[in-house]
Amino acid sequence: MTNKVRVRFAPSPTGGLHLGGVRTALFNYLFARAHGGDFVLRVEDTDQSRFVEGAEQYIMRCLEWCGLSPDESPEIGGPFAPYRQSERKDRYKEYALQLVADGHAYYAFDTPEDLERMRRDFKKDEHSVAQYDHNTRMHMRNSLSLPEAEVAQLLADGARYVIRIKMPANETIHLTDMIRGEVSFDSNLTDDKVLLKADGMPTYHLAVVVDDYQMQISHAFRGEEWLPSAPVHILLWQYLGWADKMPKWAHLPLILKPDGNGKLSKRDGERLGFPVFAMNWTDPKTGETAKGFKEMGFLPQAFVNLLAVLGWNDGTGKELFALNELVEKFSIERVHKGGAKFDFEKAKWYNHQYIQHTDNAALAELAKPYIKLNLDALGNNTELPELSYVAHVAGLIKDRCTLLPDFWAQGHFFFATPTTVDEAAVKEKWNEQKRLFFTAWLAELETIPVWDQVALEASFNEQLPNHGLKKGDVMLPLRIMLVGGKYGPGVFIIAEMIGREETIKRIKNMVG
RNA sequence: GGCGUGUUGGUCAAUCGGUUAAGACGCCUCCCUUUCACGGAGGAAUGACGGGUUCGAUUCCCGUACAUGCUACCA
Repeated sequence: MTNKVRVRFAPSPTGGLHLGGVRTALFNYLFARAHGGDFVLRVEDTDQSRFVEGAEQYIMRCLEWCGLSPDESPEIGGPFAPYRQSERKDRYKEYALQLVADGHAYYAFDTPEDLERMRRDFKKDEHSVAQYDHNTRMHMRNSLSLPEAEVAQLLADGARYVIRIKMPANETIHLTDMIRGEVSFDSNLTDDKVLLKADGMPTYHLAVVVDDYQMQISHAFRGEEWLPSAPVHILLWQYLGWADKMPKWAHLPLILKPDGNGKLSKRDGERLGFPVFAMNWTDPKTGETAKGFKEMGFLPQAFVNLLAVLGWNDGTGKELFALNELVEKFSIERVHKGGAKFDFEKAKWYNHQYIQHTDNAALAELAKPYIKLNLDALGNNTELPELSYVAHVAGLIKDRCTLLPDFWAQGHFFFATPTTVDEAAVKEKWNEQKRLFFTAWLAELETIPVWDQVALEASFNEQLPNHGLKKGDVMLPLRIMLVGGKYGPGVFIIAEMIGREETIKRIKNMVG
């Protein structure tokens, strides 16, 4: 079963789950499903200083909301447990030591000050940066530069050390990327990355290789920011003797800021007024909450769809894909090489599309919390009507709703008497003649036998000639009375739905 | 600075050497609608630049420019 497709999403629990993270998870998920493989969630928590309480749970809830639940994870376990790197700590050191024994890595005893001095002393000009590599390592304190006896003594004394990879000289390291094709690197230009930190934890570089090997990962998808360190990982796979088991790589393009340039960040969302996290994230330290797509009123299906087509398309021009269609159509080879700027307007369009394609009963369920919230805020203890009524309303207003909160903004008058009325909209054309018309119609409404939109409109029309008015003269005033503003579905259906008592009340409010 | 990667309208993008260079979002105009939307019909708007290769380049190659990522005992 060594050929089985196994992929992993390996986030670091340092905060909210970013758009790009969800997209990486999505591509992993789609690939796994399409190939009958396993999708594993591995938590990369090797940096204890960046650990954030609750982040891991939060990431799992986000994946759940998106419908991208893993087959194996810290929470549900699996045959390759544990899935938290901090809990696999002991496994990494033996490989690091093996690399040292084989001459592919070495102990380094440098202090942070030593490193700082090296970077300063060896930089060639104002703009260059010196790194720990074949040029500088013999000037540092490590098991390559120090006498053997001194190294042994240092180790025996329990000196703090890290283990660094010894990058070979004059080698070209080749990588075949599923998205980018052949990519190559000069071994002289990449530094001797730390593999095992002084606290005994592995760095990403060691951990990702050991874990991908042990978890039998067949395909590794990650962000483009990892490409420069790929040669280190490839060398590790070779040095550890696992070259034939190395996963196929794919480096995903970045998601960029909508304006200007650069990688999309949490700050951009705040600045431009849209979320960058899947769900609300509250930083446990600062207490600050960053908005999530979920809470802003996105449907998870829409969110997943828009992420899928950010950097990928099926070549036909089709834009709307349900998750199962994505599983069927998605191919990693069609993923773009270049980064894409995130367009929130387009994101909203997707949500609008999904709202249109969701049936009214389901929409009613989705809109309910938002309606309830606003009703409660009004404080006049108005009960939320039964679901069938909400569903009816949803059907009437869904085409003007882009985000879930719009169901209140566009339909509040179905649930409560408008609190603000745009009187200015009718004021200058208002006159006694119109007032008399409404007073007369009001009398009709008291006794009209059938209360439905057809009967109401007929009665309204009949009244017109008696007052020398045209329908257009009084339609807008009626709308303002019932709705409060110049928007919403047909006025007579609104009257039908809110009922006789409420309709009469709202007209009286304005006619007196 | 070095290295890697990338570059089709404002944005997302199709094109696997030959097209009037699709489509979508957004924008504009008109129609529909006695409101607002939805919907419909139109419109403006694109191959960074310079060299090659070729009968023919958006497409292949090289260079330049620009962008972006990395250059941590972070991932």
